[in-house]
Amino acid sequence: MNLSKRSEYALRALIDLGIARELGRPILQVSELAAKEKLPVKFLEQILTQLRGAGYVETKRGKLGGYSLAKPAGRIKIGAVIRLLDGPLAPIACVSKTAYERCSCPDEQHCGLRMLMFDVRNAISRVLDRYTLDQIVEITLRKMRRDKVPVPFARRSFGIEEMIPLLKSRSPSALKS
Amino acid sequence: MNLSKRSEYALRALIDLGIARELGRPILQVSELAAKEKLPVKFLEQILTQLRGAGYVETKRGKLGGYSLAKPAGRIKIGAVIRLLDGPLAPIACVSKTAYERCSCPDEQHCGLRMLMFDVRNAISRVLDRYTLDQIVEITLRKMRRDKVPVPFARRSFGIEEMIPLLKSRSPSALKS
DNA sequence: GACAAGTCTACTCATTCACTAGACTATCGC
DNA sequence: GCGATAGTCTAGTGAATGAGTAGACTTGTC
Repeated sequence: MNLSKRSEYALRALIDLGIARELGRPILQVSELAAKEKLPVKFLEQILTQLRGAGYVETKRGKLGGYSLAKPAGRIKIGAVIRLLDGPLAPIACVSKTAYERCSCPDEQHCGLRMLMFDVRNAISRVLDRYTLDQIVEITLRKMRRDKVPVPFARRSFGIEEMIPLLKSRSPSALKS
Repeated sequence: MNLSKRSEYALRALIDLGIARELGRPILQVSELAAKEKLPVKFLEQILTQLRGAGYVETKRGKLGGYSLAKPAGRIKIGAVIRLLDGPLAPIACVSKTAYERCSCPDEQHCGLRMLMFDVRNAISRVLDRYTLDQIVEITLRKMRRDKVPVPFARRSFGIEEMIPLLKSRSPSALKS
């Protein structure tokens, strides 16, 4: 019943991208992401490339480049992300809806294990296929504000000489909160 | 979100032992179990030995030996079996109730991923920690009878000369159905 | 005491996981 | 157009795990 590191890091990154966008910083660099979550940079890079292939994020290359969400957070379902990186949610293939495969048991219709795992699959899917990224982002932000915890990505910590160009380019929605 | 073959085979075996007991055949041999579920004998043996170590089954050695449940099926919780063979149910360690481990994220209390996985863990546990072996056995048998499917282990297919001793030793509860 | 069961230890083989390395390409500011 | 700084692509690696196999050994029954 394990979530792989791949999926874990992917979700962390997506959540961070969602939070950052919400706070007016649509683009983040791998290095920022990796630093905040303490993840290996190169590995994260790979994962983000995979997410890009599936259309979850898009990139800007070159200086000042980075990653941003490629679609509204409300249209990113957590379950789909995990399926992309880890394969089916179902604990065994014979109860998977997206990747069904017959198992070795003589009679699927009367297999006790299968009935049980069917319930498990549905329980998992009921959570993971319901939540979208924006819900997670929203809940996280609300909790942080309620507990008066400093919100990440709201602004970077700048040396004074780096601040001037950013004050110009920052989008107005950064003022929202 | 995978169930390992180990756990799968263990559960199949336990369910079969439960069914067999219900039908008056308290002891089954590895070879029978393996044949019915089409599992590798030696691997199953290993798994059963592990189940014995944890007190789920007991063995009788020598000729006419085999495995039987070591406690009432109502006291065998599926979740516990899976935890024994596969480790914690939780998708990530920082939401495990039985094997909590801190994760790398800077602030667990405000980690969106963690909130989500907490829900998943609970959803899984709600299924797996509720069901006991006897429920699975009962449901399976009921379904089989309703659909008029031949029930396994009800009796073995004997050569005639093997039948006489068994008619004597069979427990009365074999007549229940 | 032979046979038919389970027991125990060790080994293997393939696959996957979680990274790491490094050469390459695109973009921006100057 | 050049250099710095970003992402891209392809390979490789080392440890761990999964899923068995093999075989010698012990125990109990007939």
